[in-house]
Amino acid sequence: MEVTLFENIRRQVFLTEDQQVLLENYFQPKSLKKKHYLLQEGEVNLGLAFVTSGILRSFTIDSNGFEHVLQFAPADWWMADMYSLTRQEPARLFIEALEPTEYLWITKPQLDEAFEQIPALERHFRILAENAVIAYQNRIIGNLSQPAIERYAAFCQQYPTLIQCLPQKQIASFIGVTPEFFSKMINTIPMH
Amino acid sequence: MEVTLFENIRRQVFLTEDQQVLLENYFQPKSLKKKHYLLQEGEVNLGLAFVTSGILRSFTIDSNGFEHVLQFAPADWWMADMYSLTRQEPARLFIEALEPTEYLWITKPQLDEAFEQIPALERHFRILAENAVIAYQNRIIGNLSQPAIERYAAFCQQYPTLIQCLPQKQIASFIGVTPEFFSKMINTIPMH
DNA sequence: CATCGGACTTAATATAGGTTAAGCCAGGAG
DNA sequence: CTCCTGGCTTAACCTATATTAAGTCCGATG
Repeated sequence: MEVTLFENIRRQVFLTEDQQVLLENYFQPKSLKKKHYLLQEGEVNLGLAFVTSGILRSFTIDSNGFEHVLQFAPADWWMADMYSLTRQEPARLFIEALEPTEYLWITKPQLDEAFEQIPALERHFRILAENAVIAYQNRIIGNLSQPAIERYAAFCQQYPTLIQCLPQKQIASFIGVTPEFFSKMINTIPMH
Repeated sequence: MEVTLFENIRRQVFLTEDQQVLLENYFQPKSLKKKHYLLQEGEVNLGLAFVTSGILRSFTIDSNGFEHVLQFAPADWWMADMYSLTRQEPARLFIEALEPTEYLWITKPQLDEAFEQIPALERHFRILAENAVIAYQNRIIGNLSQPAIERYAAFCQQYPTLIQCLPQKQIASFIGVTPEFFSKMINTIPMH
């Protein structure tokens, strides 16, 4: 198993050798080809993915057929449709590989069991969820208070490595503008 | 102590008598007059509030002096600047009482200690944080894909009791439009 | 009781960003 | 090698929402 999963967890909590062995058995390595789906709207999201290489993105398609990116998940990120995963209801999100992607997969029953057996894991996920709340709050504030160009600048600052491997239209969709406007915006010369 | 705190927690996890007594001692009842602040931008958010009556709201003020509401917290809701609370850094949010408000207060060190002593509490907050993530994701998707009138309809559906006690300008700020546009929008006749 | 400020409304005007449409270019599939 | 698809650009035009500015109403305050 890739070392990065434990690195991810150790950033927040301590795991004993025994707990690591236990946890390792819960996860199963999987992979996805580019443009293939980990989840489609309407399916139930049966587990949680930890990306070890490649990039996933989650998005919705609105009533007019337009996509809206909710999240990118490069290596070291977790990805799921949290609504569908926690409630075991049909997903509202699509999760798709933007690149060939490898990930570790844990099913919901296994995750629940792991929380019982490894309290430190529950703490890890509490902290991750709290951090996610903070990040989404920031994004909402940004969407409400900043023009597109500033949201783009904030995105560049926050995810400097992602800008280089994402096509523009994905970034446009994440910050909430059309590809056409995005193109105009970044080509409208802040000259030097 | 109000019974609603334990109701809130019991909705997710089981607490023994002993744990309830222990927990009860961590919380301290406090109150705020209308228009008074629980937290102002720049201060460090030293604890977490559980509202027992009244309404709190958290908001930012942007560089042009406009307010943007992040969250309302009526009775049975938790409220903090999560960024400031978890990192003990200066807050970016204001938290203000929209009505005379009573709440139970737990400081950050006490909360951390309570997590150590009561693992079920940690689970409760993991689940709360997950639910918050889901709610914020929905809000982001809505902001990206729906016009203001539909965001308002969604707000009415999700918080039917709040509509009746909030001034319009607060709702306008939450869904992300100016009070002027909000007024025009709801008075532009969907007649019957 | 008078006044003051704050919430709401209305309306004229302004603008960020969307829509439509067309063309260009590069890379993957055959 | 060629073709086609998808990503990017440009440009003309359009619309949802913002801005500015008055004016009304009402509840709080001196």
